[in-house]
Amino acid sequence: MTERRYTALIERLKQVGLRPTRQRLALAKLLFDPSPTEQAAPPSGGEAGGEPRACDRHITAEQLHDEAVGAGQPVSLATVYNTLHQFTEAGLLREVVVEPGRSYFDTNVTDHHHFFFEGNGRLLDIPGDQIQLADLPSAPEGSRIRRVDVIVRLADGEAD
Amino acid sequence: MTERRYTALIERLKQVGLRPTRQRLALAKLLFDPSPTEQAAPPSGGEAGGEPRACDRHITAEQLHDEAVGAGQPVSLATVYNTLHQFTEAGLLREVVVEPGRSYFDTNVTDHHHFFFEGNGRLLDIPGDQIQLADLPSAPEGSRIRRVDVIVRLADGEAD
DNA sequence: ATACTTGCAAATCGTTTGCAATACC
DNA sequence: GGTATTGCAAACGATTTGCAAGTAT
Repeated sequence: MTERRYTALIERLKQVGLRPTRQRLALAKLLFDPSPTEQAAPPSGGEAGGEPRACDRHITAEQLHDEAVGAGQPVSLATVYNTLHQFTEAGLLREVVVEPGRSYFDTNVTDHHHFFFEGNGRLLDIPGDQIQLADLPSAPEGSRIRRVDVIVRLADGEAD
Repeated sequence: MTERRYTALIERLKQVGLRPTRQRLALAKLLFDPSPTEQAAPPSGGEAGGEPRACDRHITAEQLHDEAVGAGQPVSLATVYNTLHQFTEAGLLREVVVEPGRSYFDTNVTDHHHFFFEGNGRLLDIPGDQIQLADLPSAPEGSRIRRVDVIVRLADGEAD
């Protein structure tokens, strides 16, 4: 019966040429669909919401794997890696590299930047229009700019 | 006799509280001192030099290790890693993270940014004053901005 | 003399791969 | 049925660690 909720996700996968397998759907749901499936619904109410955007997640393969297993949707870690890369190539995700050793995957694929909390390794989106990049030097001969990443690295402690 | 050339490097290490050991000096020389020690001097002449800055290097631990060995200054890879991190903590180097899996170390510790050639994994400095960051959002409560990294990712191919 | 450094080899971590079993169209 | 996908376990590359032997002050 919960099947019906997946139709949108199924469409989305098909559109990018990926077969909507059980594991891809489970991962897509965790990534793109904020509402829980059969876990206890988290109490709503806090969140003085500004933007109504579904939910921007910054997640590692390991974290997503844990979530899937925890949600009763066992998926092998190898498949999580495969899927994350396939989603990224398909433009459903964006890979964010801020720390040596591990990659984050961002469900927000619009033009934007990041705060990075070095203390706890958490990422926070900065809307693209909230940073103005002036005087960007032109790309060197024979290359083109594919993307500009701005990472504002934060440490604990107040002001200066 | 070549000993005399190291006095400046020795001072530099002492100033940051690191004993000037043989291996740290060898690595410091490779990193900070452009002129070769006893290898055939590379033909000068090309380089239509704009700024006279010694030499900005973007190097991985593995690369530096190879250079040291190749220069007849064998240093263990573990020591290269230790040293790179010590130099970084001491403010002599800056770690640059652009690719999952490996870290680059930048001898330029002034305020600046980077071009990153995704094709060949090479980095190129962008002087700090060549990019204007306007409207930087303020750091979230309880944190302070430690650094802002701008990475201009380049792909092969001309313009758009 | 003593504390700091080094090098080795093993351990660790995140990630990738080969390949047989399995699921989708 | 045929191809795409999965899962496992092994392989991998970069980096780190423990610890005995060596070195700077």
